[in-house]
Amino acid sequence: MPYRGDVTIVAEAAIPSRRELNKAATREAIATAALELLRAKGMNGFTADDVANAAGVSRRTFFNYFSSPEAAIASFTQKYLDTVIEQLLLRPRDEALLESAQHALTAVEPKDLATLAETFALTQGDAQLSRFQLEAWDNCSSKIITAIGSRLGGLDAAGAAPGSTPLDANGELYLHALVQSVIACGRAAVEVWFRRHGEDISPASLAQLRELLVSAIGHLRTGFHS
Amino acid sequence: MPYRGDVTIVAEAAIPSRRELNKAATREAIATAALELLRAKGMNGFTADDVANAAGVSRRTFFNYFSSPEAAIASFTQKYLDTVIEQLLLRPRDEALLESAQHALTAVEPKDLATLAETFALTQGDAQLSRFQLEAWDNCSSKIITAIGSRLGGLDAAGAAPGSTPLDANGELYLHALVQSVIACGRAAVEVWFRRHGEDISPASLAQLRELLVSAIGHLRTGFHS
DNA sequence: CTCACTCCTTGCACTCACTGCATAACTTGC
DNA sequence: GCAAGTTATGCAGTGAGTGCAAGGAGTGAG
Repeated sequence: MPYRGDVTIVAEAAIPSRRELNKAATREAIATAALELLRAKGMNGFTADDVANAAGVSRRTFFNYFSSPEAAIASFTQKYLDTVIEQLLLRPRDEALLESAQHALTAVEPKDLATLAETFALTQGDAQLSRFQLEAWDNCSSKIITAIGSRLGGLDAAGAAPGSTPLDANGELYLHALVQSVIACGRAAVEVWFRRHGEDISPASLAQLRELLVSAIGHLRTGFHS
Repeated sequence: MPYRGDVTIVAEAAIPSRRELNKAATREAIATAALELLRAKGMNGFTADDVANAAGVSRRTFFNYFSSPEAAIASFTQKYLDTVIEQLLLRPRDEALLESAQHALTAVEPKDLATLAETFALTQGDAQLSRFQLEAWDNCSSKIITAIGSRLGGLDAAGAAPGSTPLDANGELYLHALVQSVIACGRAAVEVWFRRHGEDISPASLAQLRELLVSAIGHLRTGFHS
């Protein structure tokens, strides 16, 4: 195994420096430590101090990475949703958004889906934790909207329009309503899944979750006519 | 003006006792005090102590009513959404849900819509406050789902089914996806409105907000086909 | 009216989340 | 290996949020 030091290859996504690696590592350590404490003692069963100790960093460092213990937990949901966004942006541009969403939601590692499901289950019962989860889903909406918005027409966020025609009010509403509905259906699927399967994280159960996700978006595609 | 003391009439909604009136009054006082402080100094510009003093109660009493200053602010959004739910449940049962939603969203006092808009505007920029707003919208989803769920078929929440057939997994997903999408479209409308009109709470601006609300739900009705 | 009862308010004390600042440890480019 | 920039940590301070026990106001029966 030659060249163990600074690895050269992998041209993708820029070479992470040691600093960046360290930061990512401690961030990871803190988040997983928080998750394990949550598993073991439930929220309110541990403090920010405990998380810091378990992760092998000082309390102050903990707060350099996360604004609260809840934020550390919610980072897993964030991460899952970020990978979904990645997948979404990889889809062909001319594909219908709802179809892209169906593909993106299911094109993630089973492991990531599992932690999404688990954190969702563990989240039930703690108000503040739930709020952070909601925030994660909402952030996802915003990111997608900005991405799609800048893709077609002027920048969606306040900023100079580069070339094409900026979105009019109707188009903007359409985009926002569509994306937020997609996210809403995603959450609905997870919710229904949890009601049915509780804390069961088995592959079979996760397969059901996938199915629910697809089928929730499917309802959006075919429309609601009750 | 005879009988100024204990008024007898108004058979609707039970006679509120003096205790209940007092509680409602202090709750109201605290909430409005919080809102005024928010208007004047922005979030982070005041403490729970300040709110309590402004409302003429002790700090401890403040926390008897709200778990945090943010919760006090979010109570306005809660209230607005609760009246929407009321309106929604007043609609004929055989009406399509999406149509009911359009009516319910616009059948509220202009004043309430104004405070919804204002608190939304004031909320921008504070993370914790935003989370509480999200929670309010999400609570609204849950309430509607439970209401509709118990209306058709067995209780949606875990509980004994009274008479009719309980919802199967598909029906449950359908219901959740639909309701959460409606709420999502509501939020989307407010968001787009805010982007266009900023802090403008004039009647004309609010009329536009109403229009956006209806038209967002309209998108759900006609379906998304981009 | 008044006495007992219940619920609400308040002050006190305590834990812990979160932040600014100053200092030590570490990375990086030279 | 040295100077510069970053990150980790310790310290101290503010303020959120809670349990507890004492005082006060609304309630109901006699």
